[in-house]
Amino acid sequence: MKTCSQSAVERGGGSHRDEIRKGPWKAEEDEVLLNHVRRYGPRDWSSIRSKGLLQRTGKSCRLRWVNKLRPNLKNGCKFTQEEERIVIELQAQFGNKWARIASYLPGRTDNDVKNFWSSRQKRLARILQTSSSAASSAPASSSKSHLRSTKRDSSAPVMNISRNVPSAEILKVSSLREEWIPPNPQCSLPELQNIPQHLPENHNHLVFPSGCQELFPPIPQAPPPPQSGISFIPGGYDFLGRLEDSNFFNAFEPIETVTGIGEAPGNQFSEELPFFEVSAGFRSGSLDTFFDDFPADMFDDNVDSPAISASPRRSS
DNA sequence: AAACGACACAACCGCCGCCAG
DNA sequence: GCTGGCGGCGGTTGTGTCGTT
Repeated sequence: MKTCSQSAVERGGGSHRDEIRKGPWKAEEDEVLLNHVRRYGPRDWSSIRSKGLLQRTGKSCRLRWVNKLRPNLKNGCKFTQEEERIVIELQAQFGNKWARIASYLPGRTDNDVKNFWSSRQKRLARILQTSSSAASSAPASSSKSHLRSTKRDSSAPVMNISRNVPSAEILKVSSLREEWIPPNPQCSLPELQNIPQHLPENHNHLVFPSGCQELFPPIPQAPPPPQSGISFIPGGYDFLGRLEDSNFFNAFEPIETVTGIGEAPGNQFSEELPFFEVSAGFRSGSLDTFFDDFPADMFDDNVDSPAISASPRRSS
């Protein structure tokens, strides 16, 4: 099915200078955008269109860079349990401040976090809805359709519908990772241990069916933490400005000199090389010239490699 | 094999704050 | 002080994929 925007794109064919192109990005457009970033840094997005380089809005260009083209992104990599835990804890802490939350997750964008949370909320809502509807309408033996598993929850949520609440087991389904993850004092991000657990005023509460609250313990109220109490450096955005420096691309050490995250003091890799991993599917053609200046193993497809973990990073 | 549902992902839209003129 | 442009952010929607029935 074609979207309206796609049809518009086809009509214009990209030939009309003042026509704004929408829809999926082509490899050529990505290349143009990367060239712009290489020359001018990740800024002046609107100039890309005003110069006639692309028929995309500045917003669209920026979004494409931030979400797809920016190096070091974990594109196509599912959230690890640790990442999920961090998101859950920080969402409880900050509310729906996805950009802020994403800044604590190297390689993740606000869009990633937002999508992850949205999916999670839908699953949770479905589970809770299933729970309440099953309990109110049928005995335990008659709600098979509600228990149908899907590709991602084949092991899943078996409702204890005789109790009108999800069983504790439901919330611990590891494959779904839907378990309630309480504030964890042993969190592997030490800095997070310092964040008082409280709900922002505008925090999006889930409204649990009666009887469920006990399974979703409220987060204790506490004064907002001083920002300075969080000592590790969020990955990503902080480095965008550095690209403005014409020498920025020359400033990197060979990867051999870089120590893996979490295994040595400094953990400099993620701080000094926040951008230079290219996403899958972006490894060929003239784009290689963009990355030729960087160590080859910097572009390792293995996004689960220690170099891009969600492990804590401290500024030394 | 087809239909359906759930999910992940990409992209757009609207609002807001900042800042230069 | 006002205004318009720009960038950042959160919400929402559209689409493709995959597993189940």
